[in-house]
Parts: sequence; structure tokens; C-alpha cells
Amino acid sequence: MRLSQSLIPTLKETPAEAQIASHRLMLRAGLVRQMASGIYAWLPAGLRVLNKISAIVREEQAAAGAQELLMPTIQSADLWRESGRYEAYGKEMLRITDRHERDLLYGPTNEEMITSIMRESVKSYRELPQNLYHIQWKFRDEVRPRFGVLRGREFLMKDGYGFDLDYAGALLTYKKMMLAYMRTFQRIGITAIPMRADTGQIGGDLSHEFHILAPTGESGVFYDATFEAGDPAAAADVETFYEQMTTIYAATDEKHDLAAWEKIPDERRREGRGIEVGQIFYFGKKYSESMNFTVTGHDGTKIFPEMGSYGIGVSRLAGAIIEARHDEAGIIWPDAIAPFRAAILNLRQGDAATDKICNELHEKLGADCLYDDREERAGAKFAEADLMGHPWQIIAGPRGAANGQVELKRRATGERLELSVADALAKVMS
RNA sequence: CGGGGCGUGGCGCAGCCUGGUAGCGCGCUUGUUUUGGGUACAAGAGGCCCCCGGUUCGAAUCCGGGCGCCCCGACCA
Repeated sequence: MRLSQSLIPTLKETPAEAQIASHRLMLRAGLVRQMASGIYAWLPAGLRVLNKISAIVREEQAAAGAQELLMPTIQSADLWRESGRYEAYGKEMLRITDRHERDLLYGPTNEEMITSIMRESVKSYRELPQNLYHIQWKFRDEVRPRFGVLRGREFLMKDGYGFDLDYAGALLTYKKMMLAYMRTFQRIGITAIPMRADTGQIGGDLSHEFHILAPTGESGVFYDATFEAGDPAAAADVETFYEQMTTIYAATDEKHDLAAWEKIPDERRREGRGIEVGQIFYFGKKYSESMNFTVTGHDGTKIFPEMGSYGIGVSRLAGAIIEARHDEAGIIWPDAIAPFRAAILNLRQGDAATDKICNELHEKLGADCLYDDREERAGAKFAEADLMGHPWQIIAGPRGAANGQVELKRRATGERLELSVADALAKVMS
């Protein structure tokens, strides 16, 4: 993609409303624009991030046996009256009336809807277990939206719902989802820690939140340093994995257990701030019972399926990652979800040898690279590339172009290498 | 929902107290210059001063009402 023909409106100065790093950088790097309080438009580069996160989520959900569907954003109030949450949910729910005076709402979550879909079609124990998810925009009318996309009112969430015949099955689904989540976060390139959590509006009795560590996080977190070492998803099987995840200490301030904390050796105690990027719940028959969803068991009796729900804040992740990975110059994207894997900086637009090298690079690297072909000073190009946080920068100028050399810069480390065009390409694509 | 603040070209801000017809920096356009870390000079374009009403000969400025946005706290993927 050529920068000269792209809508990537970077800002030299920080808009006054942005207080925290991720918000400032998302605006400055041209990823998002605010359209109303807590409501954002995702510009082309920002959308690429959302799409890359979603793609990884999809792959890991598929690997865990979950099926993707797509439910609407607008829901009927009647559905929510069945579960009793239409009244219970309060002002966070955006309520809408259509031209026929029917009560609708913009979905803050989808337990009722998925249960309704399942109960229409699933009648036999033979059809369970099933696990379904979608990636869809949600709306929660927060009292005070803030921190850019970290606490928006409209946000993109992956929400999944598991249906099992019994507690054992539901617990296994819960464990599988925890594993899928840890793999997802790992592939995205961040460290997330599962922490025991309250169940809030969703209800139920077993829940974990996944936090990524960042000094500006909204929750205080306490954890055993063991989480920082090794590969959390490397366990031989899901039971071993779950055992490890739930025996090593980790809790948010709400659930912090001083007695357990003090048993951990001093040097392994870690205290910090966390940003919640996902949460999983087991809540049993809460919705199957209230909404009368049953399947017939092999002995002919009716069974209320056991349920759980599984959420990842996709749009929040985009902000949270920046919060965890940036410096004074800008964003430091992990390779897996950077809007562009590499940027080509043409330091002398119009210099024949330089242009030739850049065009060749652009062609070979394809759509996942951004070619800065603008008529700008070198300094401006460097500054903007650092701001946007491309994992790799390929810097081409007349100095090196004469003998076929370019400079390759790694954003995360600042490391630079003088390489031939072919070697630079090989490194970026590996 | 309690407390505080802000709204002036695209962005960051000054002007408001003490009313007299809008200014600075960045960005944008054109030309020259510069050419490896946000270059310099020159000439331009661009503003219902958030909205409505009031006071006044005259309102960005004073008064009343409304809307929007931000920050702190309580609440939340």
C-alpha cells in the first residue's frame, strides 16, 4: 500500500481529549477517530489491526472446536424479559423503540439470543455439546467512557457460548476455552494472566479474567512471577494446563487473598496494574432454565444444558497492546497484529536507483507493507514510521542504493543493519 | 451519578477579566531552498468564535438557557 494514496491521517500534535498513551497514539498514528463520546471510527490502519486480532481469535476458536456465527446488534426486548435481565440490566443497556412502538435494544451481550437460537433447533442430547461464538459490535452505555477504545461505549467483542449436557462437560469446555485464550494472547504477542474473578451481570459461580500488564491498567493485580516464565500453553493436555493456571497465584484486587499471597516467596510476588482483555464464565443452567431450553436425554428425560460464556475484547485489545508496548516515539506493534508488517521508507523520492529498489520491495512484500512514497523529508518519514510502529522499517536512500544496500530497522529494539535488498526481504518475510 | 474543567480555521493554543468587528504555532496550497531524524524563506487559502435568546450603538468577550466533550471519584468487556 502506498502511503501517498492512503487515509492514514497522522497527527504531529496530540488532541486535547486524549490523556493516556494508547489513546494519544491511536489518534496520532491515524488508527481511529472519535465520533461521539465512547464511539470511534476505525480508519484503514486501525481496521487492519482489528482484523488481524480477529483472524487469530478465529483460528484458535476453530482449533478449540467452536463454530462461528453472526448475530445481530439489535435485539428484541422480549428475549431479555424471558431471562429477567431486561429490568435487571439498568441504564447500561441502550434501549430503542421502533416505529411500531416495539421495544428493542442494542445488544450488550448475547446469552439470551444464543439460547433462543439453540432452543429452536437443538432437541436431543445427541446434538450437544456445542460451542458457538461471534465477533460483533456491542454497546454498553457506560456512565463515563474514557481512555479511548479501552472503555468505549461501542466495542468489538468476540463472545462465545458453550452448551454442555452436564457439569463435567461444561467444566471441560471452560478449561478448553482458557487454553484457547492463552494461545490466542500468546500468538498476538502479549502476556496475559488468568485471574479469578467475580461474575457480575452475567451471573454464575466460576469465572476468570485475563489481564495484560500495563502501568495504566484499571485493576490492581497480584500474581506469582512463575507466570512470566515459560510457555503457559505448553502443557501436555488441557487438564494439566488448567491445573497449572489455577494453582499458581494470580488475582485482581477484588479477589486478592492475603493469606495465600503471603505463602508465596517474596522474590516471586508481583504487584502491578492490569487491563482486562477477556473473561470466561461458567454459569450452569441460569439461562437454559429461565428461557426453558431443554434437550431430551437418552432416557427420555428433559435436560437443561449447562452453559458458559467466553469473551475477548477485540477493540480493547488494540488499545491495551499499545498501552503495554510503546515508547516516546510511538507504538511498538507485535509482529502478528501490526497494521503493516513492514514500512518502506524512500528517503529520496525521484532518485532513480532509490525508487527502483523501493518499487521492487513494495512489489515483493505485497499488501502487508506500507510504502512511504511521499515527498517528505527523511526526518518526517522516520518520525512517522516510529509513530505508527511498524515492526520492520526498510530504509532506502541514495547512499546505499548505489550499491544495492538498504538499511533494515527493527522497531522493538532499534537495531539497524545494512543489508542487500534480497537479505532485507528474507529477514522481513521470515 | 457526585465533583471539576473546556468548547475560537484540520491540530495545539492566545484573546474573554477591562465589549469596538479575530491572532499565534503546526498542518495545507504555490514557488524557491534543503536532502539520512518532524529543514528554511517567501507568497497564499482557510474561521455561523458550539447553539438559541437577552443586554448594548456594537458581543468571541457580559447575562440566561441548552448541547457537546474531557478529567477525578463510584460503576463496568
